[in-house]
Amino acid sequence: MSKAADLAYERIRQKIITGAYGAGAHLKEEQVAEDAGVSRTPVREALRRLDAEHLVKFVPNRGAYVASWSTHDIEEIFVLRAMFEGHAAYRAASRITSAAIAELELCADEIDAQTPGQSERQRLNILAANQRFHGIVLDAAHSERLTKALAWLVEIPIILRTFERYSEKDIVRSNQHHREMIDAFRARDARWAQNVMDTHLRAAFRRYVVHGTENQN
Amino acid sequence: MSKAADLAYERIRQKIITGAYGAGAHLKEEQVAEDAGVSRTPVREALRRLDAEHLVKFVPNRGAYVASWSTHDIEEIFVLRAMFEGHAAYRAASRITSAAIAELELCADEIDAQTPGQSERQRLNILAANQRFHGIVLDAAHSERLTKALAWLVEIPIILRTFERYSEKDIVRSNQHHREMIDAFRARDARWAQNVMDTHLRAAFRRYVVHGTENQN
DNA sequence: ACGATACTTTTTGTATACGAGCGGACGGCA
DNA sequence: TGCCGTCCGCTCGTATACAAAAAGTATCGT
Repeated sequence: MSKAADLAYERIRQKIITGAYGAGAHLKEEQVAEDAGVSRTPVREALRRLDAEHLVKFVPNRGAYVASWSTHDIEEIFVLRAMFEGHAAYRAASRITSAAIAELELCADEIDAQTPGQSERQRLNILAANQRFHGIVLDAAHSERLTKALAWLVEIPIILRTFERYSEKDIVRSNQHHREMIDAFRARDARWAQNVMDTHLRAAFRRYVVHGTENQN
Repeated sequence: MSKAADLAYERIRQKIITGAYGAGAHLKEEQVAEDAGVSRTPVREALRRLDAEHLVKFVPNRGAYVASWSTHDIEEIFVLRAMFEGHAAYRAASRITSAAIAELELCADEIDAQTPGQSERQRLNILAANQRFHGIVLDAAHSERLTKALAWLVEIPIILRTFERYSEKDIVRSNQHHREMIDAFRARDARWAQNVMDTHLRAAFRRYVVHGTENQN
């Protein structure tokens, strides 16, 4: 796509994900434009796109605010994700190639390898491998629309840094789900894959809630 | 939202739905701007929104084209819709008010009343009542995100004028599904409601395909 | 001292003007 | 005659300038 608009889009997105723009912050077009080194026009375009992805919220004559989510919202998001990705896993079971399955296995291996210990570097590696895993499943579903519809749902947990709340035990369990899903794919058992994915995501939400109410308020 | 941008948005949307802008047509910003009586800036915004809703497709340095769908795309859309709306019906079963159920019944009555005969006026009334029915179910699900995620899926069949392909018998069957869904809601049986909705939409797709291959080509 | 109102400031929304990229047409060359 | 390169025109992409709307502030009246 266009140059400046994309640049603005990426910058804003990064700043939201890293937390530089906190939840609820008022994104003033001029200021953001200066940050990205472009004019207001491409910034507006970028904000529109982010609005479509639900990362920011537009208020009619007041501009864009970075989105914030209640626990209720987050449950909604996880349930939708479970449904979507469950469906993706179902479709993937009959379509996935053995090459893709091998890749999934690499992801699971990577996660296992990085699991002992809690360094920031390791957490990021695990997060990346996890994203790859889910990405591969989604691709294997061969449903472009599903992929697009899902994109924004997948990113929100990342923004919320849910992974920061996971203990070593949580990660081990999570990766056991991954392994089981691989088995289900090998068996071409769509319902099995679907159910594992559903379980996987519901468990993730549960961990989020439990650790959340412990640490936060 | 803003005035001119919304106006442009509505105008373009209408022209796409009514077919004034045919599938694959190149929407030139200047021309569209003239049509709507505003400048290019709000038009660009409107096009961006429509892009997010998958009604138009952006090509990097060439602008917006109205989207077109293959039969395969349409199947994908119907399957996703069945999943989504099925889920909505599931949620609605435990949340819907008796007032809303009464409204559903009015929609079903309206459809029955308009069914005998094939006048354009009647078709439009049936279409409207059908939309209302599905809208009420969606609202009753009380899931804002679900509603938004679904919006673009629901509209595509309307744009494709799938309803024009339905025979009187199809409509009768369709409305029987509506009645059964109402029963499921009254019984607060979530799975029942979900399955009826799923059936309802799969049948709709099937009718589309059958009548399509008969009439077209 | 408190509230309301008018004015100023800030920020968004819209229009227009300018620059860049792409495609098509024309002309030159083999 | 057929192919390739260059040039021109069309449309998009970006910047800037201007108008409108809302928030904040100070002043006036009660």
